[in-house]
Amino acid sequence: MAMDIKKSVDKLDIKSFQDDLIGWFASEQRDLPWRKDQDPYKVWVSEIMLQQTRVDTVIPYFNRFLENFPTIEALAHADEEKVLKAWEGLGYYSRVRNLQSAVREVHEKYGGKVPDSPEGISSLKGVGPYTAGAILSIAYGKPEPAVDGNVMRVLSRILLIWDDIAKPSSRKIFEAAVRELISQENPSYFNQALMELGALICTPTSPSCLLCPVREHCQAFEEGAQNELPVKTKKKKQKSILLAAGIFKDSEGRILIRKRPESGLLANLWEFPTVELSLDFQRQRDQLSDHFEESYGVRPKIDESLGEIGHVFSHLIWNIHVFAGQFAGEIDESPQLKLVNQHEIQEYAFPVPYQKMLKQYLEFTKAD
DNA sequence: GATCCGTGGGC
DNA sequence: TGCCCAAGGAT
Repeated sequence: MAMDIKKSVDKLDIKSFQDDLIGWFASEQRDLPWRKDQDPYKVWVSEIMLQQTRVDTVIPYFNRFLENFPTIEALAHADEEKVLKAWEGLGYYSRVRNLQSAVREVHEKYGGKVPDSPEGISSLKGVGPYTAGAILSIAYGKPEPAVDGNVMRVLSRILLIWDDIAKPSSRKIFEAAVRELISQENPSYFNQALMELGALICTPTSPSCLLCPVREHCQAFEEGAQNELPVKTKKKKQKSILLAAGIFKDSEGRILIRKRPESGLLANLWEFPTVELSLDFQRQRDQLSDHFEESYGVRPKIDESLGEIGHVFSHLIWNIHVFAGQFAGEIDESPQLKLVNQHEIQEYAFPVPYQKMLKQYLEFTKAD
């Protein structure tokens, strides 16, 4: 452990800190659906869903997911399309693909029991240092660190740690700190309490220090530095991309949809035929028709422009011009290419920008 | 270590 | 509006 951190830890009355923190959590914790028991599977699902995702967003997804896939066995045997559909709109879709892959491994190699060792749990797809520690401590009561953004923010203030928490290397400093501070009697509550405190009291901006159960242990509060911590460098701006997408019907009124590649952005989700537009070529309809014809051997007729849709990703901005049209002739369906009617289309998982497009299209056709 | 990978909400 | 975020992990 780094010397400067050690000095801060030595200033803490660790036992008193643990008691105040855990006591607060015991009485003030939120009633959340994944806190009803310590089923390792439910803890696991909740932790994956909660990665970079707000609690309020996760709650309905968690409840629905557990209704559809209540056990390891159920998820292991579930149809991938249905699993992806259950994740639709949650984002970071590789999470659910990794989750099902890992669940199948647990089902086959571990007899359906989630591993309870750091090595076993960490070897599973999609389970990194945070999630491993969270499952081990919450489901199995093991004294392992579970360092997320909350924990780094809270401890940077408690211990006056000035390292940049945006740097991956900083996480090790906080893990070392947690190993010094964690309650051996109740590591589950200790870890959850740090995160709950970060979510409810020790917030990124304007922390509620006057309500804080560990205020008297906080070195940032003592120095009046709570608003200067944590140190976090900002990320750079996203790049913009211009796209054209088309909702095309065949002579029977079925819409052509296609599956996105199995890696990369929005992997394995469905979309309407889409092409990236070159900036020096303004004939968007022609570029879209060319793309469609090159891909499927049939030239579509574009009837309407449905306007523009903007969508902001973490690292990318899409501006999509949306068109509607039709095509004559046969296109062979495949696992990656489907012709679906408006009823069937609800069975397929679409990213949010394509959901918006479909909504616009249905409103447009209804007005006809 | 830097980049990729979603989404919706808050200010 | 634009930026920051929210219980990270894979490459």
